[in-house]
Amino acid sequence: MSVNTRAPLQWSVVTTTRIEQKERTRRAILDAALALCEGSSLVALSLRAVAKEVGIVPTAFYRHFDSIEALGLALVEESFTSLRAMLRDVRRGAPAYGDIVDSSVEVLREHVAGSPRHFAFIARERAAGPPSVRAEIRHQISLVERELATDLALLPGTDKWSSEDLRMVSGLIVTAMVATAEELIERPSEAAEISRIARRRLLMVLIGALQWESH
Amino acid sequence: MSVNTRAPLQWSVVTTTRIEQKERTRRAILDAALALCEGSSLVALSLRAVAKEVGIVPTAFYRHFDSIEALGLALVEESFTSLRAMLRDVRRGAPAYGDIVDSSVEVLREHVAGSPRHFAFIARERAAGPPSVRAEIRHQISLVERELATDLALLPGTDKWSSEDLRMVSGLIVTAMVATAEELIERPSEAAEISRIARRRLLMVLIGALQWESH
DNA sequence: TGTACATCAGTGAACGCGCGTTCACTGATGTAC
DNA sequence: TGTACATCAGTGAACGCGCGTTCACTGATGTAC
Repeated sequence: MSVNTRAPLQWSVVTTTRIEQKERTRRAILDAALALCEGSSLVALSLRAVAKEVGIVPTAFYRHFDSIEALGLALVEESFTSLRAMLRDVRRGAPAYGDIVDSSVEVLREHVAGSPRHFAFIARERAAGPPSVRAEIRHQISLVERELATDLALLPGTDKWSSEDLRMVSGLIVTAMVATAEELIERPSEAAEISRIARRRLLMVLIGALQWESH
Repeated sequence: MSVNTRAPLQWSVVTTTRIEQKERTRRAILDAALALCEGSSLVALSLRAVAKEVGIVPTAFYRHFDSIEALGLALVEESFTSLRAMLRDVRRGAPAYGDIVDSSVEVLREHVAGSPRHFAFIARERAAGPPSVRAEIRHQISLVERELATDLALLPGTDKWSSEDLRMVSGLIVTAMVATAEELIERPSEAAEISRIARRRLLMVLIGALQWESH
């Protein structure tokens, strides 16, 4: 390996060392914030408590975020990255009506177990976060509902629904799924029972929706 | 009017003057707390801010509540008094399936407009309040679901549902109604449109539930 | 009714504490040559 | 490769502020006789 080919590689490695360290601290701040605002809310989270948890001096926080609110918006973003990863898996594993309910609830259960703090963050800050965080979460949820509506439109039996009906059904499903996620977070030991009820609930909503069409 | 008959009356008036003043301050504290924790959460509420809003010195707060948490539990109690008043009206105005949806959503709209802070308090602190407040709200909601389930059991067409089905349907209805209340609070100017969607949503859930029975 | 005493909602000073934010700084990492 | 300089994540002192809570108090309201 010549010096010419190694040089840029070495340069790259050296450069990312500092960048990576910064990224690691940023991650630690995000994780600490998620952990500390569980059990209360982002509005009750203090910059100093986060810094202490991370192991940095309070002022170092400003190297990464302008304010707790900016940190909150970053948490919204990564929480919805988790949620969208879940939606991708739901889409992948749902070929027919029979499967759609079972597989969707199973995917929800897995993802909530995998990133409980992200789902808890969305559920909690949606109602209790700082105004900008609240607004952003509601906006993201409405985007998810819209996406789900276009997915529903591709399913058999939905071809005659109005776009308003599609939105309404997707809203019902999202609301039921949020409620299920909250239950899974609240009582993780009862996951099996909660999933069972959630499947029945989702099936009932779909039955109502399919019946609705013929009204 | 003789002195004998006036004496106890006068005594009573004088006594309640001090008691009533205390009650008035207590009310003012509850109202100030409801107002101040709108837009954030009970966990971010300070005793001093409440006292300032009420117009008393911070230490006077302790004449009425042991702590902010005790104040929170009092707010849970009065919020659910509002909610139960609503349920009473729902029951009164719902004789048949045709009416049940329209009248229930209308009663919800009226009561949310009448005590928006109580409904907002429940929706918000359910997820973000101090642990004891959260637990108490969840307990109260489960009681409401149980009550609603026994109401549903009295309706025609539900006689063959299992008790689990009754609980599931009442859970779906409560979840949908909570979501509707949140929307009404968030965008009160669109109350008519929100009510329209809520009626369709509730109808769809009931259709699913009635169809479910024959499965 | 008038007087002497009790009650208790609200006062105000004081405390130690954690808060967000400012600022000039340090020293390891990275860059230029 | 070696040296001189630049960058910048993290430091630490300092600030003024609002917090919850303690305590001894005041004085209007209420009670006993």
